[in-house]
Amino acid sequence: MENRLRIYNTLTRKVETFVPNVDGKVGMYTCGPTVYHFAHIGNLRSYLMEDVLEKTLRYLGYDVKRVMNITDVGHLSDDADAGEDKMLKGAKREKKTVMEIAAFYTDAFFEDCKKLCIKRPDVVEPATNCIADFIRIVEGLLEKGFAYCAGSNVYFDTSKLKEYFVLTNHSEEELLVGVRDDVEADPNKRNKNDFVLWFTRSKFEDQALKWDSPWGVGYPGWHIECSGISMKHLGERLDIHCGGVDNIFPHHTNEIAQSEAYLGHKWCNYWMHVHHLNDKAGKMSKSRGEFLTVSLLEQKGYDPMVYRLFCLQSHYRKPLEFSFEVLDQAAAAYAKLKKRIASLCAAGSVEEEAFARYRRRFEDALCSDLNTSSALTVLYDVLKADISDATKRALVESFEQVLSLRLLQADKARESAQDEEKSTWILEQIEKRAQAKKNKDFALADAIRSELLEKGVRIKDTREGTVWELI
RNA sequence: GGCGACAUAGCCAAGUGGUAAGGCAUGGGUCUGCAACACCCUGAUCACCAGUUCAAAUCUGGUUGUCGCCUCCA
Repeated sequence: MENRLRIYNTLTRKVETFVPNVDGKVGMYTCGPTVYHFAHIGNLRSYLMEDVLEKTLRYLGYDVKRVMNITDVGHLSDDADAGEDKMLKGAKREKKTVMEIAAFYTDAFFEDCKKLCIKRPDVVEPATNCIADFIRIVEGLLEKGFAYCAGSNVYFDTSKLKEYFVLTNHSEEELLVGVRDDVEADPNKRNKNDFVLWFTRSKFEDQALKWDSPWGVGYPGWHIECSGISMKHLGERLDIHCGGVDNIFPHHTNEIAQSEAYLGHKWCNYWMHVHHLNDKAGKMSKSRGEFLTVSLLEQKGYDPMVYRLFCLQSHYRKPLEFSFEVLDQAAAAYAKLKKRIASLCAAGSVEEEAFARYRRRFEDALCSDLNTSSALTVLYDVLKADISDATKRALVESFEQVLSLRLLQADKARESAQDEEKSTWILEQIEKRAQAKKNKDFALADAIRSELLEKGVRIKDTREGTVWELI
C-alpha cells in the first residue's frame, strides 16, 4: 500500500489517513435504499460516490468487502408509531403485496446502478432475511440494561450511554422534538432521544410485515437493521460506514449507540457522508418538484454516463445543484472526451515511466479526500501530454477502474454501428455527395447531407475523407 | 432556537500561507463551397469588513447570503 487514502471522517470532523483494522482489508458498509419507490438521481449521487470510494480502495490494492442493506420492512414515516409504513404505502398505491413491491423496486434500483456503472456490493442483504439477528441484538441490549419495554415496544435507553451525540454537536436540551408539525412525541419514551428497537403494537394488518419475537409479534425498528446486517457480514469491527448526510442524525447516531452498547467496544472507525443533490428550490425529494430518475434522463436523451461525469466533476462533500444547463455542459464535455479517446491509436508501446507518473498523480487526487474533480484533470492532462497514444490508452484504461465512465466503448459502438445493413446505403450516399461536391453541385450535396441527417446519420468532412456517425 | 456545510470567471469547479488547475460556454484564428469536427489563442485577485504575517483565496474574528439537519429521507 504505497498510497494511503485520506478521507474526511464525520466522527472526528477532520480529514484523516485511512487505516483499516486488518492490514490490506477493508470492511465497508453502505446504507441501502428503502425499496418502496424508484430512486431519484439525488439518491443515486450517494451510491455513485460510494462506488468511487470502493473502487478507489480497490485501486489502491485493498481487498474490499462491501455490504449493503435493502430496507424492505419497518421503516415508519414517523417514529411515534403514528406514521404509515413506507413499504405498505407503496403496496397500497400499486395494489401489490409488500414483498412484490420490495422485489420490484430492488430490481429497479440495481438496474439504475448498472446504468450508472455502480458496482453491485459484494453482499446485498434485505432486512427481512435477518430478523433473528436483530432479535438477538435487542435481547443483548435488554440483558445489558441498555433497553426497556414500554407500551408493548422495546426502546433503547440513551441515558445509559456516556455519550450519545457522537456525530453531531447537539445537546439534549437544545434539540427540539417535533420541530416539524407532523411529528408526534411518543409518551412511552423515558428520554426524548430514545428510539424503538422492536415494535409489537403494530396497527398494520399485512402479515408479511410481522414476525414472532420474545416481545410478541411485531417488526424491527429501522436503525437496528443496519447494525444487525453489518455485524452479520462484517463482524464486530467495521472500517468504514457510508451514507447520505441526512443519515447522520438520527440514523447513524443511533446505530453507533446500539452497536457499541451491544458489543461493548468501538464499532466503526470511519464515517463517510455524501452531501445532497439539490435543485434550485433546495433538496431534491420524491414528493416535491420533478421526480428525476435515470430513466427520465434517458428519455430526455442523456446518456446515464453524463450524470456520472456530472457527479464526478464535483466533490462528494459539497452540496451539488442540479440543472439541465449544467447537465448539458457535462454532456458536451463527455462527448468530447469520448471522441478524443476514440481517436487514440492502439498500436505502439507503453512508456512505463510516464504511465507510472500519471497513475501516481491520479491516485494522489483520489487519496486527497476523493478529489474526483482533480482526478478528471489528470485525465485531461494525460490526453494533452507528449506521450505515446498507447500510453494514453493504457492510462485511460487504468483510470476507468475508478471513473467507470465507459470512455473506451466509443469505438466499439461505432464498429457495431458500421456492421448494420444500413451502412452500405450510407456509404453510397456519401459517395454520391462526394461526386456532387466534385461537380460543384452544392445544392445536391447539401440535400444528401440533410437526408442522411433526417435518417439519424451525421457526416463530417475531414482531411482523411468523410466520416459518419449515428445520432 | 440549536447544530453543521458552503460562498473562487457567463456556468461547473480545483486549489487550505508564497503572487489563481481543469472543464463547458463566449469571442478570435487555422481548416472548409457551406456546415460540423478538430486544433490554436482568449478571461477572474477568490461574498464583505477587520486582524495575524515579510507574504492570505488559503489562518483568526465579525458581517451578509445560500443550503442542509434537529426522529420519513441518499
